[in-house]
Amino acid sequence: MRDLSVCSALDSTELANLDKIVSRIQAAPRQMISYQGDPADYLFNVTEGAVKVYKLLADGRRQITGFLFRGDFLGLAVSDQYTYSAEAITSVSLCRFPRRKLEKLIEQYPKLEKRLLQTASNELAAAQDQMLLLGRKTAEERMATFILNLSDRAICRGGDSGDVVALPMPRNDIGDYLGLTIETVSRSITRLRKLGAISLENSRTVSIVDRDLLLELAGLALEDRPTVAMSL
Amino acid sequence: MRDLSVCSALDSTELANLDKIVSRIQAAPRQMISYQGDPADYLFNVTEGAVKVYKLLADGRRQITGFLFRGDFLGLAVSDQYTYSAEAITSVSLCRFPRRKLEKLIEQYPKLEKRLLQTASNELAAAQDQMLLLGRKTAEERMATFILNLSDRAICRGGDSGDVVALPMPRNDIGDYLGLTIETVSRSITRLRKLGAISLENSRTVSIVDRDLLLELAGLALEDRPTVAMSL
DNA sequence: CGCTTTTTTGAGAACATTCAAGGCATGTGG
DNA sequence: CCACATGCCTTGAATGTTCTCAAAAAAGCG
Repeated sequence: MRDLSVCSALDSTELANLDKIVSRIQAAPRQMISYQGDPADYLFNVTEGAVKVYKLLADGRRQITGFLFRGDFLGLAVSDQYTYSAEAITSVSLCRFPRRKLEKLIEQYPKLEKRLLQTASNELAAAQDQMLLLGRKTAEERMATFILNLSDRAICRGGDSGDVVALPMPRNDIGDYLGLTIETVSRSITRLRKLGAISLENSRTVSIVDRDLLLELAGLALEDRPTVAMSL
Repeated sequence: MRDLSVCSALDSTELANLDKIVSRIQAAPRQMISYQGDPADYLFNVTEGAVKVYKLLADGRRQITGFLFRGDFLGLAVSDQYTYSAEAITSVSLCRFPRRKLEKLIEQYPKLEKRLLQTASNELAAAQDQMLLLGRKTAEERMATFILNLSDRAICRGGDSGDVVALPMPRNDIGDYLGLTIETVSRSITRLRKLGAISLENSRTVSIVDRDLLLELAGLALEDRPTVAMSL
């Protein structure tokens, strides 16, 4: 379960103070939000749209470390420089916090810090899941896991049943997130479709046809394993 | 730069209170420290030795998400169950904190929470680097990166120049950390050796012969790229 | 010293990548 | 309104890096 904002821990007075330092920002598709190596002067909260966060190697290879949607937080870091770049995928609305001022506010409101620690811990857990995916899962398992994750997060953000999953990002980005090429992503989707786990409304919309099968194909982690009722 | 303990933020009175809830624990090689799925009742600080943290898939595939050494912290989580297992590699000394009691102490000492947030942010940055490694680097680059990381962390813990790097873990564990098989790990080490970047004192001790070459072979991230003096 | 465990090396197989081409949308200009 | 360009996605064939299987060499340990 994802937190829907860092602000949700605060009361109205505290929110008013937070509001004083925040700017509302818009970004068009493909617009950069932050650059790897730039001074990390701001933190962000995604209010609407989809954002990709990525790291680059010197020769241009790219690893997307995360996709952010409504409610997701961006900017946790110790370094005074961004260690990643962030770019808008769709039209995006953001809350922007000046780092310095937010730090001062944190001094006053320990609840804010607690919230950030929760957020960081959540992201850490997600990062560890992603390491498992990147290090040990097959292409098909990666793709199945990805669709299930997007579905879960859509459910968390509220609304629908999560069986119709939007893929706002191009195949290229999915590949760079899952450690695959664009072609392998495409082929994996095709295989999941032929196996009857999903169907495609269009190239950017997946329907989950058989969630249990998809879970199976995602390569269950130990803790995800459904507990089987003991038969005596 | 890694923090050498969560306690380093506290004064002597606070440390005394921390000391009241802590137990000193020993673990022999291969001894389990925590199990994926068990109630997360404790957090740990490694005082001596080497620990591996890993996640399992239902079919037994394993991803080691981190190695912990002196000063490293274990147990950051939101879940009330461990989402990973931890096992001693060498003989290990640990400080063990009951989760409930530590949480109460955190209420009193915001500095502790700040420290944990720093730790979490550091781990998050490391996790993102590891995603880049697992998703986009070649076997040789992964191995070179791994040796350099171990060297850096040894330097941080103090002492030597970092040119002689101990590998307390077996090849098997290195493979499960780097997303490779044991054979590929071995072959990668051999290649790095033949290229003149490293030499082997014995199978568990690597010497860095040419650090610049090793950096080169590690596949530099954008931010790691040495700034070249402009020639006019 | 003989046993086990770990590490290295070799040969063949496999999964994902690379290279290449074709399909399918969307948008622009004639 | 159609022709054509462009970008994105899918599919095919060949290649390659890493994996699997196998065995030998080296190291640790009683």
